Amino acid sequence: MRRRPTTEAVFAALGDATRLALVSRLADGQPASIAELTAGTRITRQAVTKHLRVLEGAGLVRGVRCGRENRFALDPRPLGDVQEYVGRVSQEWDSALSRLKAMVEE
Amino acid sequence: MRRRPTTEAVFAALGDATRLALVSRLADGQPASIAELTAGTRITRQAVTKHLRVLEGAGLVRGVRCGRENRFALDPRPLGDVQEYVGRVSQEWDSALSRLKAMVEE
DNA sequence: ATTATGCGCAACTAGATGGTTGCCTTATTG
DNA sequence: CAATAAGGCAACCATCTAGTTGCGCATAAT
Repeated sequence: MRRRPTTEAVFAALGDATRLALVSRLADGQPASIAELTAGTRITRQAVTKHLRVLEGAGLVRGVRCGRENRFALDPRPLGDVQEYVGRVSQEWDSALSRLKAMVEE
Repeated sequence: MRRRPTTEAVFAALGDATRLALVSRLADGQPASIAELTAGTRITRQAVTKHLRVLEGAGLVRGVRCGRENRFALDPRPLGDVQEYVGRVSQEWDSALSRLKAMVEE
C-alpha cells in the first residue's frame, strides 16, 4: 500500500548534498547500480545505500533488481509536488505584494 | 558577510512540516510575531523560535525587531533556487526521455 | 510603580541521521 | 568448482534535531 510521500518528505530527501548530487546524477535517464553511484564519492557503499533508501521513501527513485545488481532510476514525479508548493507560495506572495502596492498608490 | 544559503539548506529548511506550515502562513505578506506564530500550534514558543532560526539561516525569512516584539516576514527569493534546481533536473530528464524515444522510433 | 507580555539564553532529553565496520548471501566469471 | 564483485543486514558511534523547562530582561499596559 505505498501511499504517496508527503511534500515534506520530498523536501527533506533533497535537503542533503549527497542526495541532491545523486538525483542530479540520475537525471540523465540512465539507471545506475549502487556500486556505480558509490564510485566517485568519498563515502561507503552502505552510506550510499541508505541515501537511496531515503530517496526511495520520498518516491524520487526506484530500484530494480537486475541479476546481482540493483539499478536505480530517477522518478521525477514528486518534483511536481515541490514545484506546486513553491509556486503556490510565490503566487500568494506576489498577489499580496501587488495588493499592497495598489493600496499605496491609491 | 551573510553569504547566500545553499540550495541544500533551503530544501532542508522546508523538509519539516512545522516549517512548511510557517512559510505557508507567512505567504500572505503579513509579518507576524513569534507569539502570533506560536498561537494555533501545539508546540512551545521556543520550538517555534528555533524553527524560525532555521528558516532564517536558509534565507527564507527575516526578523525585524519592533518594540518588544520580533516580527518575521517571508523572503521568497531562495524559493527561486528550488525552482531552478527542480526545473533543471526535470528538463534534463525530459530531454533524455525524448532522446530515448527518438532512438526507439528510428 | 507594578504587572503582564514578548523574547532570548542555556541546559537538558529522546530520538533521528549520516556514517562506519563486519559478516553473509547471491550472482558472475575464470 | 573457486574466486570475485554486488548487495543486504545488523550493530555500533557521534552528531544533529525537535522538543522541553526554567530563568532573566526589556518593553508595554494599568
